[in-house]
Amino acid sequence: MSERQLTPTIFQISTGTSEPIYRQLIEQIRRQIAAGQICPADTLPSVRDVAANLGVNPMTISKAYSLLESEGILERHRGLGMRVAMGVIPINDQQQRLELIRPSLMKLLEEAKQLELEADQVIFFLSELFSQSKRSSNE
Amino acid sequence: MSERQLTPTIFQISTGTSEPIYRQLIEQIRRQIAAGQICPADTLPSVRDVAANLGVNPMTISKAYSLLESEGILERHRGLGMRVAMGVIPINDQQQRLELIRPSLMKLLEEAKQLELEADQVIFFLSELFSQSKRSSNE
Amino acid sequence: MSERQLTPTIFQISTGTSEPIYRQLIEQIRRQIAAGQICPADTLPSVRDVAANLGVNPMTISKAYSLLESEGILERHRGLGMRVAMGVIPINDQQQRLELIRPSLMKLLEEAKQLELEADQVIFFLSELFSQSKRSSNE
Amino acid sequence: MSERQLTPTIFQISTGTSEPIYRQLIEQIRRQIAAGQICPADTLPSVRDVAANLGVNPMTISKAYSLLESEGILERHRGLGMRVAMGVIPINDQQQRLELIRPSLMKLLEEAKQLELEADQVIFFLSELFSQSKRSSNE
DNA sequence: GTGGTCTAGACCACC
DNA sequence: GTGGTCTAGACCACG
Repeated sequence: MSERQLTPTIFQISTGTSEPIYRQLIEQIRRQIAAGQICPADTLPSVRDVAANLGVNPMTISKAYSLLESEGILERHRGLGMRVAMGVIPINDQQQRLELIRPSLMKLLEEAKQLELEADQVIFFLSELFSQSKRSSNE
Repeated sequence: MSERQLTPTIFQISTGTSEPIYRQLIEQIRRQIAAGQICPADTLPSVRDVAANLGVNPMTISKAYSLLESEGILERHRGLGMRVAMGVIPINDQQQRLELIRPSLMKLLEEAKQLELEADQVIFFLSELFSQSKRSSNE
Repeated sequence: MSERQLTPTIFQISTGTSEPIYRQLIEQIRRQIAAGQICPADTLPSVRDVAANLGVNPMTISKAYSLLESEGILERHRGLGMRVAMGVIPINDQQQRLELIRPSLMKLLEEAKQLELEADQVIFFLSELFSQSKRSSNE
Repeated sequence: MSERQLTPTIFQISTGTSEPIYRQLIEQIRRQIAAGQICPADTLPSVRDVAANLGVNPMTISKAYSLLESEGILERHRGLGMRVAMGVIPINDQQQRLELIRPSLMKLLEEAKQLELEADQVIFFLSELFSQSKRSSNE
């Protein structure tokens, strides 16, 4: 796969959450890199385009990019935008990728416990949601 | 079941999270009420006791209690502490309680999608974590 | 009328009262919104400015704003301050606005009754005070 | 008029208010003395009776009585209850009694101003409420 | 004993 | 610049 210019539409945010926008972006980019959806040498959409697409302040996007740059995940190419660093590699081992959602699963567990929900119920509900999600993406 | 004086140990917080402590408490109390672990007319542990037990500032606890009071979930009984309002009822229907974790499940789904994880994997991982949790609570 | 940045001087508090400062502010803002003096989309003066202007602790102002936010009357615009929610509408009907002081009038009535004051006297006194107030504001 | 044993029903409180109960009682007794409804040498109803009648904690009543005692308005007669001090005299001059509600009127004025209500309207509303009150007490 | 209010000040998060 | 969170401590109000 050769270097690509990614479109602004690859990112989604939810404004209703208390989780800050720049952090939603950072975590999202991390995951998409881990999964190989975003590859080394890809050029990210410009701050301005993403901001316009999401309807947020450009500084918010810039902050997310800058923090990823300071981690060595992105590289600033003057006049050309942000590129994914060559050293960054996707996590091919599914088992390792799975570990990345452990925190979310632990939080879920705690909530289920406090709600006195049965494991079976929660798991069934989750699989239902997975099915729905899959169907709607196939349409 | 008659009114009880609840102990300070019913609440847990996690300091590692970015979620503010007072908000963790609010959500936790909401869930415990929904599950019937905390019942109408129960008296919550005092602000000072909870603060001492969790090692945080009393005002932090007070803020959680006050916000729940302004929502009508708790009632202040002057000089006697906070009580769960009589109008508040547990959610007996498991299906309805299940709905309360839908947001967490949706967030999980989004993350899994971005990580390109298979539904089966995530579900298996979750059920594993459930089993571990159950075992450790049985010890 | 377009959105405005309101000045810190729109609020007054009285320290002589037992009514907490944050509550005085809340009720005052409610009334000024009802009267249309403060409009949807207006930006309130910053917590720090109001605090400096009134000579109180910023947290006291922040508490008032936060509570109004949790009621849906104000909206927090991250990094930009608090704005009056669009859904909030002034009460154009004078009759309805009049209803908002009914509680104060009822309290007055009760006091007058206990003091065995004649209605005429109280009303005359009140109209006198209104006249004085009007004159002093015209100076 | 000779000394009387007053009944517990002479006091009313409103629990919905933020004004503390003991303070409501104090102000009420002050006003009833000023108006001559309660006279020197009258014996107030017992703490226990008032508490039972109002459905509040006896300590609350006791606190109100004690504070009035420390002001010299009431006198504790061992085994016989609280009596209104002989030195206390009603305010016969209506004009002076009128002054006692000035604070409430000033608060009303401020609220009316913030609500941009016309003086005429407020006064008319007040007189209406006076009429209603009079009618209902005549029934 | 209960909770509430306020202060002073530190630090964080967001834009 | 904006508001939010938390702390430590004082003091008040209520029962």
